Amino acid sequence: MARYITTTLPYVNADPHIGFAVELIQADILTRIWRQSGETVFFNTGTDEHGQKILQTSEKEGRDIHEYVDHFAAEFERLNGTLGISNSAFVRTTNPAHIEAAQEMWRRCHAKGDIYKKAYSGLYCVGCESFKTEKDIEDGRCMIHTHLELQEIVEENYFFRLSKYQDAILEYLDRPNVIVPEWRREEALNFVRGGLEDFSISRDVSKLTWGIPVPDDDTQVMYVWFDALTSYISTLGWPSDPAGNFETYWNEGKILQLAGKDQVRFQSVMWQAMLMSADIKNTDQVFYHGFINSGGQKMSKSLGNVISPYELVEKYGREVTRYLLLRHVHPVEDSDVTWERMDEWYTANLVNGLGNLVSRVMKLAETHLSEPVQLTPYDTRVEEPFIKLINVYEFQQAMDLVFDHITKGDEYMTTYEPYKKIKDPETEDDARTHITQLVRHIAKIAAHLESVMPETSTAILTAVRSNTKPENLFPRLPA
RNA sequence: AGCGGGGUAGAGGAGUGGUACCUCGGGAGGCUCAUAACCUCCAGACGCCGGUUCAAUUCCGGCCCCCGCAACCA
Repeated sequence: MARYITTTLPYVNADPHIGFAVELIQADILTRIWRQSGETVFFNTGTDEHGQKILQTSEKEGRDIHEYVDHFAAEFERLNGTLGISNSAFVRTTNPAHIEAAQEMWRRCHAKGDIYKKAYSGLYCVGCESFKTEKDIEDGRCMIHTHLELQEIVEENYFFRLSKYQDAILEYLDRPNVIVPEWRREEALNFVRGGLEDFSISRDVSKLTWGIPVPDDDTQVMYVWFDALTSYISTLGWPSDPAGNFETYWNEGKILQLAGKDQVRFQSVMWQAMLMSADIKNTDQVFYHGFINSGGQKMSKSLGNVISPYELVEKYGREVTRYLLLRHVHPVEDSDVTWERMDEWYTANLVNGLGNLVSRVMKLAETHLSEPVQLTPYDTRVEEPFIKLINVYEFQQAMDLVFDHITKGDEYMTTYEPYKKIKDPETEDDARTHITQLVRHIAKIAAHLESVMPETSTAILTAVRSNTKPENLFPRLPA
């Protein structure tokens, strides 16, 4: 079966966040597992590059806007390489093809009667150049620009008739697996039952200049939704579909989206309503992951507790970063990571665990076996329970399964003492049998790690096939 | 106000209607193939109060704390 998987598109206004790295890695592991089992997978990610905030930042830095977003897009694309992400496409919302798709999406919803213009009034802060809602206001003033009067501004914007889709969305959310975890589906249902209001989908061109023009109205520019969300299908070539990817992966394939837990109303409500309006098939499933905190607090620049994915890769390398973010970050709950704990996990599980086991086994094999152990198909087959756990996003449990085998290997070594038996001619053959078993055992472990740590997996299998003890797979951290 | 999540050994985390698991840390042994690694044993925990049940940490209700969200800010 064909499968489509996409991450959300990060807004390029800031450096890549560790939370997004988790999303990429989860998507990548799923993709690799599926590809291993012979499925064809289209794995999309990319960047969301429009918006006044981005334009302002570029101007503040005195940079050309195009050059500015190119820079950030390149930065995010580099992250994929850095993390070893096997994505099929990288969509940018500034791509001409995407811009056309967003406009076509708009036209279709408009033709359906789901887009209308209405006056919108709000308190506008000249300092922020944006409308303020109640919680941004203190003593009648914007909290950031307390010296400026807020202005009551009335402007016309386009709205999307979300309210019309209330029942249809409830029906959609009634399908058991459209949202994982299940309790977020309840959350979404509650939200929708509370009543859906139409939402504004454009801004006056005087307020928002860096965005996709609204078709047939040059006074208005699309505000985020039709722009960003449409990228999930524009990346497949929708609407013209020159390569047939939209047909294969969206219409005929199974559609999975990954997103952060705050995205429920956008991905599972607004976007789904937009798809309904445009008569396009809905997303089959959205998986919502949790957030990552550090030291019990949200990561923030002011607290100085931000851990960037690049720092992780710099310290531990790509493979270990993938391991850490997959095994020690809860799939759906919020998690807390600190450098101290990551060091601990690295040393305990990879240095002392996996790395050491491979060393001790391969040293014995290299010394006492005259030729490489012949691996059977069983030895390198990934077991069903592991695949099942990955498919239901139980990444930690899947990894626990693999790491149990590392402990088992160490126990086996202690129980049968091949290093001792090999010295006695009486038990020498016995010892060789045990060593062979151990070699096959680490090959099995390596096979299971292929999707998570592809290079490590290969290194172990290469060692096994050449019957040589490899260099230390995981160097000890400096004291 | 409301909605959602959580409170598990000294620390950080999994998990489950019936011997509660992992990592670090503490104590006592063992081993020497290995990256001063590995193995064994010991001490130590399910926020509080009710209910359902033969049996609850796990299900239900209440309470107390913590944390998010609260609509166009991951």
